[in-house]
This record gives sequence, C-alpha cells and structure tokens, in this order.
Amino acid sequence: MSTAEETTGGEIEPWEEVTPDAARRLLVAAVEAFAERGYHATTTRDIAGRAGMSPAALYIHYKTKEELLHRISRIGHDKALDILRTAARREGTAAERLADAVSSFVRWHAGRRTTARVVQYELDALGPDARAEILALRRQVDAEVRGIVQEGVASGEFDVIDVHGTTLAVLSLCIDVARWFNVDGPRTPEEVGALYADLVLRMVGAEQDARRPAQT
Amino acid sequence: MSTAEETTGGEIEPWEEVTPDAARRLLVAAVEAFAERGYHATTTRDIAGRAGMSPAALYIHYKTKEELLHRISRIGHDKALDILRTAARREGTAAERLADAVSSFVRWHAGRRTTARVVQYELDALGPDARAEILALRRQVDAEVRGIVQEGVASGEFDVIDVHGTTLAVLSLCIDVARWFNVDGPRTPEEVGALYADLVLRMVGAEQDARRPAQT
DNA sequence: GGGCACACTAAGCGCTCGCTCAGCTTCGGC
DNA sequence: GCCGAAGCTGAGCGAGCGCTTAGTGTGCCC
Repeated sequence: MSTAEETTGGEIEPWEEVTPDAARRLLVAAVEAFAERGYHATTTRDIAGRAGMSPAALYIHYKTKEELLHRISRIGHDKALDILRTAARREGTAAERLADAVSSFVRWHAGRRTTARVVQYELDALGPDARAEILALRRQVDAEVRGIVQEGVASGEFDVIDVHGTTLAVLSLCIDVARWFNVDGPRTPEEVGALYADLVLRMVGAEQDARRPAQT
Repeated sequence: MSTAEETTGGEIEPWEEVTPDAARRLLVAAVEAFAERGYHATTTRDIAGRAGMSPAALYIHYKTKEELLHRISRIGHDKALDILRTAARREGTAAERLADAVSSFVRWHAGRRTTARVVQYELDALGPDARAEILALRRQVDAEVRGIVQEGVASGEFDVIDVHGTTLAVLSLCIDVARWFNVDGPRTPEEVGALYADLVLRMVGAEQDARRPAQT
C-alpha cells in the first residue's frame, strides 16, 4: 500500500484511510479506550464521549462495538504485515533484512503502542469469523519472518537448530514490547528497536561483524 | 516457603495453600474463567457455576470479585519469584544459573499457562493498592534476573552492553510464553524451556561451550 | 436434645450495559 | 423555498451485572 520507509517507524498520524471524519474520530477514541482498559471494560458511552458524540452516534457508523474492534484489528494487522514485508523484500543479506524487520516492527509496537496493544492482546474478544480472518494474517506475519530466518540458515549466515521455535521466539519478543513499553520511560522506540535487532541477530547466531552495520 | 526443586517445573496440583476446600474450588474456577475470557468478561455467576455453587456462595469466602483476582495474582507472583530465586541462588556459573532460571521460569509459564496468563495479563484490572503490591513483586523478579546477568558480565562470561534492556527482553520473552503456548501444540513445556534457555544464553553472549551442559 | 454458629441457597435490588428509535437539524438539488 | 436524505441526539428498553439479604439445612458443644 504505502511506502513505509519513512523516518520514525511509519507515518505521523494513521487511520487516514478511515472515512468519514466522524467514523475516524470514533475509531481513534475506541483504540485509546481499548488500550487503556481493555475491550470488555470499555463502554460504548465511553468511546462516544471521547469522540465528543452521543452514545447513539456510534451505531450510525458501526453496527456493533465488536465491529469497531474488528476494523482496528484488521487495519493494524495489515500495517504490521506491510512493515515486515517491506523489510523482508529489500535487498541485502539475511542478517540485514532480519535486523531491519525486527527494528521496524519493534519501532511500530513501541511508537504506536496503544494501537499495537489492542491489535495484539484483544484478539480473543472477537467472534469466531473475525478471529479466523485475523489469525490468517498472523500466519502470514509468521511466514514472513520464518522466511528470512530460513534464508539465513541456507546461506550459512545463521546458526539455528529449531527454525520454527526460534521464529516464534523472535516474534514473541517483538510483540511483547506493546505490553511493557512506556512512552514516558527512559527508552525511545528507536533505541529499543536497535537493541532488539542486535539481540535477535545474537539469537540466530549471526556473525559478530554482520551485526555491526545495522542502521538505526 | 516450600521447597520448589521438584521434578517438572513445580508441584502437581497447586493452590493447596488455599483453604477451606470451597474457597479453593472457587479460586481454581476463577483462574480458569479469567484465563479463558479475561477478568472483565467473567461473571461471578460463571465462577460460582464452575465451582458447583450458587452465586451468593462466592461472597462468603471473598469480599469482592476483585479480591479473587488479587489472591490469584499474589500467589502466582510469589510462586514465580520463588522459582527465579531458587535458580539464582544455586551453585554454578552465571550461565548455568541463567539457563536454569529461564528454563524453569518458562516451564512454569507453559505448564501452568492458565495461571500464568491471569497473573501476567490481568494486572490492570486490580485497584491501585493491589496493583502497587504486585508491581513491587515484579520489581523483585526483575532484580533477580538482572542480578544474574550482572554477575555474568562482571565475571566476563557474558558480553552485554545494556544490562537493563537485555534483562527486560529476557523476562519479556519468558512471560510472553503464557500468551502463545498451546497445551495441544507440538511442544512440551520442557522443550520450550530448553530452547529458550539456549536463546537467552546467546542473547547475553555466553560462550558456545558454556551453553552445552544446560541440564534437564 | 436444645441451641447456635456456620456454609450455603433463592430471590432480588439497584445499576449499567449494548443497543434502538422517534424526532431534530442541516444542506444540496431543483 | 420546499423536500428528502443524512448525521446526530435524548430518552429509554430489556438484559445481565456485582452484590445483598432473609431464610434453610447441618453438625458440634454441653
């Protein structure tokens, strides 16, 4: 979709694809509320209130509260997948592409923590059909990272015995950033991204010198 | 408290410290329900029903639904801290102790996944006082792991630039096991524990030969 | 064997939830 | 300048929530 090779982890204000304006304001309000309190603890009155509207206005743009979560989750997963695909398909060694994938994926989870939190941790609140759709996207996310790891093993850059398990661990490490990252904490998303790229290269047994020129 | 050096990651059936019997049945039912649906989506009628009792029976043993979560969280964090302390204070090199800590911590998160899920992911549902108490325990957990990493760096076993950040990542990796681990999946808790111990030793830059004799 | 503490239940209170609906305002087309 | 569509609100419905209370059965002490 969009060229996501910008400066700091993505675009400045997302959700621009959601129209009309009132629908976007409601969706942004829902992201904040779900991230703060969780889907089940958030009321439709709270969402509407944050968007400066009455509770009934929500149902003009969305059929149910669950549809809001579904839309958020879908857009968020699309974005996450887009980030990983961009990193996976650029030129360079497997080590460079893995470092790029991890650092940009982590930057997104840290920098857009509210969104990432909803996307990664409120999946169970979706109904069976919506959950199945999202799980399919997650399998693509997994496949993208596993592909890089496999190529690194094939080329001799990496030393990995359990490719599936290590891929799972790498993604798990990145995703969990959304749980603990604190915007007011001592680290910027860029710093965490750089640290994590280095840790992941160590996990896959990349050579020391391959770890050095991992830019930002 | 208890000697937690048993066979596979802990005792066979926990919660034995909760008495009387009815109170324990309610608490176990609450753990299952909270893990499946989340705290806010779980009703007191559901908890009581799983325990084979009427909704009112819950309030004989617990003042509120939140007190149930508090008790679960407290006991679970005590257990997690106990596991890490046992590993941190045994004899051996920093690499051996870190591998032991990670593998037993991961075994607990995978093997007792329902409990771990509630303990690690429902913290925000607690009130301010209870949350503060639990956060103090988490800082102790963090300090225990950071201690091992620091000793490894001091002794020259490990090669770590950012001790705090790396410790955070190690714990994050272990904790997130509770989110994705599937009891019916292809891996046993022991296998995941062994894989993760190896990955963590790579993350801290332990020498190759120090990674080999990680028992269990 | 009478009295009482205790564990538990049936019923339901007050409240808030997700969601609906009748009606109001605004605005473009003609 | 009238009309209908669209966006939004105020009021409120039925349901289910956390929790309470009055009453019941049971077993232990003396």
